[in-house]
Amino acid sequence: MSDLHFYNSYTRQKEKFESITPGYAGLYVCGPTVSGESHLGHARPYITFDVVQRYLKHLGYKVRYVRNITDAGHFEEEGRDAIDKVGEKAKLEKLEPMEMVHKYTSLFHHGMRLFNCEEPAIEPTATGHIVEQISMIQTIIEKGYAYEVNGSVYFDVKKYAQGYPYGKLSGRILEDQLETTRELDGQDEKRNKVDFALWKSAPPEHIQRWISPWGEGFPGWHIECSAMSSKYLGETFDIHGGGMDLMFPHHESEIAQSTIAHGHPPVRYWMHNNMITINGKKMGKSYNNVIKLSELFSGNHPILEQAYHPMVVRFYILQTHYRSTLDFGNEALQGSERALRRLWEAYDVLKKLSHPGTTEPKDENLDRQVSAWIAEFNDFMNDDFNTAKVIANMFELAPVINGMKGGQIAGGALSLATFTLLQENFKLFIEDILGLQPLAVAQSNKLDGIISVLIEIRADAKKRKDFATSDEIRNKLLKAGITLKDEKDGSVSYSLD
RNA sequence: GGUCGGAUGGCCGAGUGGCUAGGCACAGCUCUGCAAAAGCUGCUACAGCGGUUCGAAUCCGCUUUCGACCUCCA
Repeated sequence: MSDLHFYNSYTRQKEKFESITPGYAGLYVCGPTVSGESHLGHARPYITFDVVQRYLKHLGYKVRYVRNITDAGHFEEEGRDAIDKVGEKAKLEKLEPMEMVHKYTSLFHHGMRLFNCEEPAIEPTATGHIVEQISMIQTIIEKGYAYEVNGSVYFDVKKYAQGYPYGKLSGRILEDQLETTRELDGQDEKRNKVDFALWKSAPPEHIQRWISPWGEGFPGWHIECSAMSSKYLGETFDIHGGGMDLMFPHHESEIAQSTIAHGHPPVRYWMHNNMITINGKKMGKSYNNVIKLSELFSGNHPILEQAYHPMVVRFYILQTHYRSTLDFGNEALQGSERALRRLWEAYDVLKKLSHPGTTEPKDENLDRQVSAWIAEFNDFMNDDFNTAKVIANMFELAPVINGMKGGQIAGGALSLATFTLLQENFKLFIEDILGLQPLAVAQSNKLDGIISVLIEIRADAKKRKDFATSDEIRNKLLKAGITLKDEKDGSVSYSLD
C-alpha cells in the first residue's frame, strides 16, 4: 500500500505525510466564530477535516484533533446595532456576550452532529485561554517583535520580515503591502499598516474585556489559535487546517507569532479547503448570499427549491475534491440526493448478500476488477484525500452488488475472499471514513409492524388478481412517503423518503 | 491596481501527455399484472487561437472570461 500524501499549502506541493511523533498525529482546525449561525460554507472545512481525521485514525494514527471556538473579539450579530444603541437601558435588553456565544455554539454543535462529524478531542475556547494568550504576547514583546501603543499591542511585521519569510504561505510580498497601504494610514497607532493586533484596548462601550498588563482589553484574532494550538499540540505540530480565505492574514500571522514566541515555525503541513460558491460567488456575509444551515435543512430560503438532508450535503461536498471550489445549485444537490440513495441501497443489499463459500471465482475478470476497485479506495485517499474518486469506485461496484442480488451476476462470480473484502471495505469507507449515514433513519418497530400488515393485505389482493386494491395500497403508501418494491423473489420491501 | 487560481458534455464534477472517471438528467431494451427498483445499452466533452510533440483536456504562449485574497470571513 502506498503512503499518505497530500498537498501542503505552505510548500505548494504534495508531500508524504510523516508525523512528528510516530504513531501520533496532531491536527488543528480553525473553528467557527460563534457570533452568528453557521452556514453552508462552514460545512465544508468541518466535513473535510472530519474525513481527514477519520482517515488518519484508519491508518493507525492516534489523532488529537483540536478545533477551537472563537468566542472573543469584536462581535457582530444581526440586530446588534439596535441593541447597542439602547446603550444604558435595562440589563436584559443588552447583548450579553455569553448568551450569544452559548446560543451559536449549541447550534453549531447541533449542525455538526447532523453532519455526522466526530467531535474533536479538544474544543478550546478563546475566552478560556486569555492567560495563555497574554503570556504569549509578553514573550513576543520581550523578544522585541511587538510594541504597545495606548493599551494595544501590535506585532511588528516589518521587523519580522527582515529575518523571516513573511508572506510565504499566502504568496504575497511585503513591499507591495507596504506601498499600497502606506498613504492610507497616517494616523493609525500602528507603525505600519501591515502590523496586526495581538491585544486590543477595549473602548468603554466594549462589553468583552479582560485585565492585562496593558490595561483592559481583548485579544487579537490571530493569537488565540497560536496560543491554543501550541498548548494542546505542541510548539510544532503536524497539520493545521482551515478555509483558504484564512490564509491571509490569519494563518500568515499565526506563523509569524509562533515563530517569534517559540523560535521555530508552528506547523509541518498546512491544508486549506476551497470555498463553496453560489452562482459563482463565494458564500459570505459581504455578498449577502448566505444559506444558513437551518435554512438548508428546512428548505426555507428563496434560493432553495426544497429542503436538503444533512447527509446529502455531506455527500455533495465529498463528491468534490476539497481543493476545488464547489458551486451550489439545486439541480446538483438533487442529483446528490438520488445518487446517495442509490448508493446506500446498494450498500444495504451488500450487507444482506451471502456467498456460496467457493474459494475460486467463477468470473476471474470480474473478481480481479472488483479487487482493484477496492484496493483503489486506499490509493485514492492516500493521494490528497481524493474522496471524489473513492465515491466513483463505489458507483462502479454498485451494479456488481445489485447484479449479484438480481441474478445477472452468478453467486460465486467472486471468490469468497474478494466478496468478504468487498463487504468489509465498503462498510469501512462509506461509514467509517466518509462518515455517511442512511437518509431514512431506522424506522420504529411499530411502523414496521403496520406496514407488514398492509403488505400482507396487498399480497392477498394480488393473489386474487385484485390489482385495483393492491395498487391502491401501494399508491396511498407512496403518498405517505413509503415506497413498496416487489422483489423478484416475490418478497416485498419498502423504503421511507 | 497587486497577488493567486479557475474555465470539462443539459447539470454537478474527477482527471496532468496516449488506456479518454463517476453521479444526476435524458433515450432505448430486459425483468415485471402494472409500478418502483435493478440490470444492459446509448449520449464521448474538455473557453478560443497559436505552439511543443509521433500524440494534449493535460505542457508552453497569447486572448477572452469567471472567481479568490489584499478588510471580518470556512
